[in-house]
Amino acid sequence: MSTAAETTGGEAEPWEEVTPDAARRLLVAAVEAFAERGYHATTTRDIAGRAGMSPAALYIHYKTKEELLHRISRIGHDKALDILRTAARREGSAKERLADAVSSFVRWHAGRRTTARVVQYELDALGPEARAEILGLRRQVDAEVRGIVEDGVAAGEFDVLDVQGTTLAVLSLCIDVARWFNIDGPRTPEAVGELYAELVLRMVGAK
Amino acid sequence: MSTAAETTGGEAEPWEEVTPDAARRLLVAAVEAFAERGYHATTTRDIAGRAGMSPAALYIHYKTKEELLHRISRIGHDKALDILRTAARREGSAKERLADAVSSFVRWHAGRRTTARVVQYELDALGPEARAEILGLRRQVDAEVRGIVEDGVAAGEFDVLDVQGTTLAVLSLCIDVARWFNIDGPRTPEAVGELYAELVLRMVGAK
DNA sequence: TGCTGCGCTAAGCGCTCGCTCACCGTCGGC
DNA sequence: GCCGACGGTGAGCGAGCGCTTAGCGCAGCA
Repeated sequence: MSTAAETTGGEAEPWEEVTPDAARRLLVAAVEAFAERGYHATTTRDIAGRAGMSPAALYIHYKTKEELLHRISRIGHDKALDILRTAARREGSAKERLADAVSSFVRWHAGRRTTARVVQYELDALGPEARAEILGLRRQVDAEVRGIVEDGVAAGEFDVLDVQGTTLAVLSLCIDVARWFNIDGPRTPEAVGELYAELVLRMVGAK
Repeated sequence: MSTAAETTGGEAEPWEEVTPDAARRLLVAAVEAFAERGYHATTTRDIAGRAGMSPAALYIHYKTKEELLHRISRIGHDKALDILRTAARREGSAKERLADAVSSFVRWHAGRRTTARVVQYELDALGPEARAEILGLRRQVDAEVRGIVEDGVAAGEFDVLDVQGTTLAVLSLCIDVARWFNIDGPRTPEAVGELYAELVLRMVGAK
């Protein structure tokens, strides 16, 4: 398609910012375990075991199990927001920027599905202050997408009745990819990203 | 809009098929608790407490905590499938039937959000046989929506590149309503249903 | 009135959870 | 060669979990 995505999906090796090495291994193990079973069904023994350590080792690097989730959620939201910002602020028409934003956002949710699942579905397991911090990042995510939609409406490129409602639906569609996407299934993250960009352009009535 | 929904959203008093009364009270309490905190974070003491009973009372009516989730999931999926079937098999064009299906399915996910959350997001907490049974119902849900889309394409009413991918996206969009919808927020279930029907008709390129 | 069946409770069993603590091996600096 | 710092382990604590069991109160009936 002509509005092919140009932003990466954030598929570069992740978690490289987490040091030291043992702390990163524990965090990666926690992401896998939380994504598979959910936060509450995951035990600290399971996380430590996956990282090849004893249960007590976890508490050298993290104060609690919840701090692990908080760190994962924070880094993941930062990455998701970064992907959307890159797409939203590149040059091009609103149509091009929206297609780029959706396809790269979807590629991230599909390609890094384990991380995305934790980031999008385990928010309620956080305590009040941590949850409030993450909700602030979510409002910024919403604002980036809404900004592109508003630009398109203002430029006469889009035909949208309810800007906030449509923005919500677009984000919802992208986020839910983390729930159903199967890495062993027939679709690649790139293919889903392209299909979804096409569908979203139709939703906003792109000319 | 012209293709206004005509199927109810399934808002009638639910769980009336569950008897005796004590079993129903326990089940309703479990739905609320599972929706608020998730299955694994909910204790049997919490469920029994909400129903005004002692922890042991739960085991008179249900063999295990998982049986409660299974019953909720089964009844909820039956109801969701029933809503889609009613819309899919009414008279009218594919466009009318798809708009009806989406708006009533969305109304159910918004209006009965607690039930829908449990039904859609706690599937992994079920054991293998129960999960397999529910997955069978999900395939029927997918088939109903795909059937309408295929009808529309065959009749020349819709313009769809990837029928299975678009069906997946439509269902995903509807289901995710259970995640973000807030009963105290600015939107009514009816309004979201109508907006989503409009967006979905655009996604399928309805003439 | 006495008996029976049943819905329910009080108490608690065995287990696993998140987390702690006393201790240990390794390694750079003097 | 000795020492302190640091990253790690083994054992286990108190708490809370899902679930069980012995027994209680009460409605229905002879």
